Amino acid sequence: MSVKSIEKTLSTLDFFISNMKPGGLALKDVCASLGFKKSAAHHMLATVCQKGYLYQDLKTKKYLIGSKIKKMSKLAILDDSGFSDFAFDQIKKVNDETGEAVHLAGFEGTRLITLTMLESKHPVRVDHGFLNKDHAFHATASGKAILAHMNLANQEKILKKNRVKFTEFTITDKVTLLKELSAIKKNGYAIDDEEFQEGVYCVGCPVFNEYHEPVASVSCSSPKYKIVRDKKYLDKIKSFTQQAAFEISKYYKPKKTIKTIKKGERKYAA
Amino acid sequence: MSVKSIEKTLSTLDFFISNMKPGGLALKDVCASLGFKKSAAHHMLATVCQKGYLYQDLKTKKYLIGSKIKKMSKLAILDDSGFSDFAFDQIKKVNDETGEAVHLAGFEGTRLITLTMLESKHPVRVDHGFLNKDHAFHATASGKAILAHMNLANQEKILKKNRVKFTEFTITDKVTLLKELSAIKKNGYAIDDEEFQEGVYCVGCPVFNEYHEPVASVSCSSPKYKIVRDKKYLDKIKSFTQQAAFEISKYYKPKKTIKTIKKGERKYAA
DNA sequence: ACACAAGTTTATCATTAATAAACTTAAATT
DNA sequence: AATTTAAGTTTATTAATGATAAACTTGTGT
Repeated sequence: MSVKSIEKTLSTLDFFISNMKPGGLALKDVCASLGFKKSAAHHMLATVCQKGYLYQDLKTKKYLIGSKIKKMSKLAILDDSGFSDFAFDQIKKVNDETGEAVHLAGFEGTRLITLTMLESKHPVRVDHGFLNKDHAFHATASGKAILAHMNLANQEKILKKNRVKFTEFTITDKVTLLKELSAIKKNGYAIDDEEFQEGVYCVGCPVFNEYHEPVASVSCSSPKYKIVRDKKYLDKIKSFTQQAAFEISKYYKPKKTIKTIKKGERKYAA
Repeated sequence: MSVKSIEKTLSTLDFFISNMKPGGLALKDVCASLGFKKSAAHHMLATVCQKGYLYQDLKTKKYLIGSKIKKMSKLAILDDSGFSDFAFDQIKKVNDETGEAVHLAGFEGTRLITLTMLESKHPVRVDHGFLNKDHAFHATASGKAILAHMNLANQEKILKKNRVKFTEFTITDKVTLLKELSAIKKNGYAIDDEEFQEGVYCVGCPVFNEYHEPVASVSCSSPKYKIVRDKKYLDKIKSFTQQAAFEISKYYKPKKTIKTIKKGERKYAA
């Protein structure tokens, strides 16, 4: 069950983050875009303003991003930007060598998250901007690369929430997926053959922490026709991706004594 | 009127931002701290997670700050951090010369916001950490310095929402306040004589934008006994504060043609 | 000065969110 | 390994709350 008024409110905050204009957003703009009645939207926004997440310009009455949100960021960002920073050079290398789009993905609960991405440098390219992979754990090379190395309990939880059919090639059958994951674990890399976007082929490799738990993945996307045309091209992509993931795993330096670590207290436990 | 479920949700986000622990926060911790029933809190948190503002660790079930919040920050921060950066050196100078706590304040709607602060260097000091001045527009030197230079319409709006009696010296009578503001405007600086915190005396000076609208203020706080003991001390504080506010106003370079600017389209309009 | 558009407030009603109790899962203790 | 306890999750019910519509206010443009 979900609480509708909260959903609406957070969707509204999303809208502000993505659609902010210099002078702020008017009540009617919010209503028009999100389909709210003006009195309801007004009550909602008044509450959000009261909490300091937004505020209203005294003269224009337009709504602007409040200090709460700005402060949130500072506190929230600091904790794990270290990893993305560490990984950047490796991601960059894959991007430079292949010219293709490269993604660094992580996850939060059952959700796949894009941490960093570099766009393709080729004239003909998959232009997916900051495409949302939140619910594509099962349908992307980055997602499957991570998923394959998780324990069954977590695989089950994730697959339970991620089974959307994105293209005609998306694998949605659980048994087939689990077999696929088993193969991926053996191979050390995952393939997405048009399972998330038509015409797009990806290779993904897992990044492990010091306990050998999968915590992230590097993936490289190419238009499929290039893969079909030239067999060697896939090998090239695969090797750079694999190498990057391997190097990034070094961020998590192995501990000397494994046995003293308590369950549930691991830094990046899945 | 305010929407209660939204209030609770945003208070919960506040709580996460301020009280985050390494492994995340458990449902029971949230309930214990905020006084929620566990089933209600669960429904709420499930919704918040669904929107990606928080997420639940798969193994420990504890709640952590989600990527949405992290991304928010990046987008929201960029727009006006320039001003605080520009002002920093001036604030620092006041802090160095007086050794007292110095604040740079701005506002959002009817709310007074602390943008930057530097702590006192004296052994006996007012230690107010990151004290919340949100509703102290009428009771602080920083607030009154800004308020004094606003037009009557905005003064009215702000005073309507800010009349809390913080100490026995807080001025809450509207007529008295308006007189006080008028004097402040003439003097060019505002005094807070234990109106917000007992024993604390502050001087505040306004920062103006290119249209000579008040957009911020610099304030310097001292234990009152120092001011009483040594008359010259106040003059010293006053002159450094005034100078800093004057210099910071230069951030807003004057435009050549004032008459072409449309109403309501000003960059930092109040 | 007037009309219009946008925002705000109010009181009412139907929906929704809070509740409590039952259930599940997992960890701790014997 | 079995039992106990604690935490989290789900469900059905009830009472409170949020959505609504209509009246009102404010301010802008003609």
